[in-house]
Amino acid sequence: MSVNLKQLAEALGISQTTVSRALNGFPEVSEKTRRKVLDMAQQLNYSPSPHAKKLATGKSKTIGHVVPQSDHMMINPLFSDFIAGVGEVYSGAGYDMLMSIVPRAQEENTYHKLIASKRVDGMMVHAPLVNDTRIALLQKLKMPFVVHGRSADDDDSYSWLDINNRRSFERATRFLADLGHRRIGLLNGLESMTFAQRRRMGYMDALKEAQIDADPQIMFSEDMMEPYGYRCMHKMLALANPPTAVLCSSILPALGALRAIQEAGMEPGRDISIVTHDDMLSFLSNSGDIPMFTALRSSIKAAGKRCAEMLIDAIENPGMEPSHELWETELVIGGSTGPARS
Amino acid sequence: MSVNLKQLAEALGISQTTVSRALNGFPEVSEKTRRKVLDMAQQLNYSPSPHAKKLATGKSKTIGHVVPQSDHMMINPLFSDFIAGVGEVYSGAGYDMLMSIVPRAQEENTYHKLIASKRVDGMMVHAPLVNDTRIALLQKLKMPFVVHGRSADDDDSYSWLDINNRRSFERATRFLADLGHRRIGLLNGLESMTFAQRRRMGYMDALKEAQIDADPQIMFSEDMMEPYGYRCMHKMLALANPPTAVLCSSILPALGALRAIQEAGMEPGRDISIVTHDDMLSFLSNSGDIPMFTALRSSIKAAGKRCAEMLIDAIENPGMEPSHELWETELVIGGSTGPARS
DNA sequence: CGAAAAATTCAAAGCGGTTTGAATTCCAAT
DNA sequence: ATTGGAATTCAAACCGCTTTGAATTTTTCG
Repeated sequence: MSVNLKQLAEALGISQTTVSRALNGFPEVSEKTRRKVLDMAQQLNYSPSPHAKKLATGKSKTIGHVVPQSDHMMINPLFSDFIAGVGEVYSGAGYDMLMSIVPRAQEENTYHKLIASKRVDGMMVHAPLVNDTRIALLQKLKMPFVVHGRSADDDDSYSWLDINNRRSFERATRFLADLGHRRIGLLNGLESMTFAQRRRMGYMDALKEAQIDADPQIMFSEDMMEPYGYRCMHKMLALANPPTAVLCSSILPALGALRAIQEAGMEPGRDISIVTHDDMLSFLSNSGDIPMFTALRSSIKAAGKRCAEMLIDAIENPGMEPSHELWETELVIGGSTGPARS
Repeated sequence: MSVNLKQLAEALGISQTTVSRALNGFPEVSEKTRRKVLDMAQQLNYSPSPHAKKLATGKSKTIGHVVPQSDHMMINPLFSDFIAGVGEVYSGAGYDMLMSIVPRAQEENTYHKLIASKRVDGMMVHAPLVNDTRIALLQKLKMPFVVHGRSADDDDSYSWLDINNRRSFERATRFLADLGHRRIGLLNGLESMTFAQRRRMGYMDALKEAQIDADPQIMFSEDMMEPYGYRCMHKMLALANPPTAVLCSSILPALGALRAIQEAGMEPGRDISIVTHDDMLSFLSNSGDIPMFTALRSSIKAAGKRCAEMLIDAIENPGMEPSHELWETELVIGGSTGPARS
């Protein structure tokens, strides 16, 4: 059914060395032999054993993703869209994706093991924390990696791809302020993640510029899930002085907020405005001529693709300088915003 | 930092053979030597090379998942919860998860390659189709696998875990009929998948029993996404004779339907009833004292865990009979259902 | 034509484990 | 003290590929 290198070499009456080199495109093998080898390989249905190859070369053609279990990430649908993007690129480039789902406590150990055992040639880092130990660890172990997001602002010693969260939220907040809103709520993500911190900064920047005082009563920070949006919106609507607009960190809490709003008999875009960050989750499309939500849009799947490209680049060109990409989001006007009612 | 078997053997002044056997728990090594070996291994921080091991044994301790890209599955958040469950079990049992995201056209070829190259010891099959070629393929190649779902009803020649979709939907439909509803809409999943077919049968069974004629105008079958629920609900509400209740195949379209209902100024549970299948997606919890939706509930993450256990069992005990589990769903009464208004 | 240079090809030594078949060691029984 | 068998241990082959260093063939050119 399928032969190994030795058999292939014997069938050709040529040494294994030459066959191996012919197959791997080494220059010192004559075109004539290479043709013969390639033909015979095809004919005998030769396929190299990845295990043997890994053992011999030390390279695994595999990229690792370690996901802390019971964290709110795997759990998070953003993750699957990101993985979808990443995975397409990997398999296009002949890389395997190794996914480890481990308890938080074993996370660091898992990195060590994956690397020590040479099971991976590179790692993708998700959802960086404010002071993320994974980055230091990977740098110490000299393992190529790319971070989706950034840890500290000024640290360019590793490769990352991020969106301009601060500018994005500043822009959205200003957009609302320009519409006349003076009470703007914030349903942010977990502020232990750097992206959420930056978003809040952008929000604060814009408030300050518009000379609006921030009010902790209408600022929240939690995991970006639907019920969170519902619960907090509900709470805000019960205030003596409810917001006339809210800014959401993801379309999930936005849906929750929408539910609370509609339940209260209010109409979004007229009675209250919503702007949300939109990761373009494939199962929750916010599109159409007039999208349901006014949104800051940036495809998380596209980010996944680009991260994968960057990582493969780094793996295949060791010694390369780290690269960085800061993507701007697009502000799409949808049906959920309108002027403040006076 | 870390040694290999040879170095470990040398340090002990013992042959590699014995060291290997001591480490792998063979009976023919004396307890005294085993202790010494284990201690020294610990001390020298020995960790076996998985590549070498794979090459020597032919086993990979890896389980493969191939996900067709641009299919609506990766895309589907159900998938990530399932993977979360599966992944926990894998890493607990020392297995790696290999995930391949490939174009539909390369799917079959990917199975062949993964198996021929011995990169995986078993495969998990997602979302079986009505006549699924993957199953036949895996059987032919004698690769252990478990199907999440079932293909044909009467085929017990492979291992699967499924929920009783037919009974579940029959029960829900009857529940609505018992509440006096005579016009019950169906927002089903894609009926090229077997689970959706079974759900529809259950629905039809109950309608028949209640002597209600099925009406194609209020029966839909699409990918289970939010906008789908919204769109179809909107359409149904515009009918001269709109349904008084709907049955949804997932909480995502249920959310969409809810949005349409609220937008129409109606109140769920009073003006119109919704029952939905609930996979207990971790980011969309439908819980609380009175859950938002009346739901047929079955944790997809728990299913993932069990599937993983079954698969590992099958891998480690070759020649085992295939096993099957048919889970019943739980009917949880939430706030979205009430008697039909007359 | 012959020697030096260049282009190919090769045998053998890894990579780091497992496993076979033979060689030792140990111990009870003669 | 022998001896035979059970209990341990070992050297070497093997898994399938890459790569080094030497050998061979081909080409180039005085």
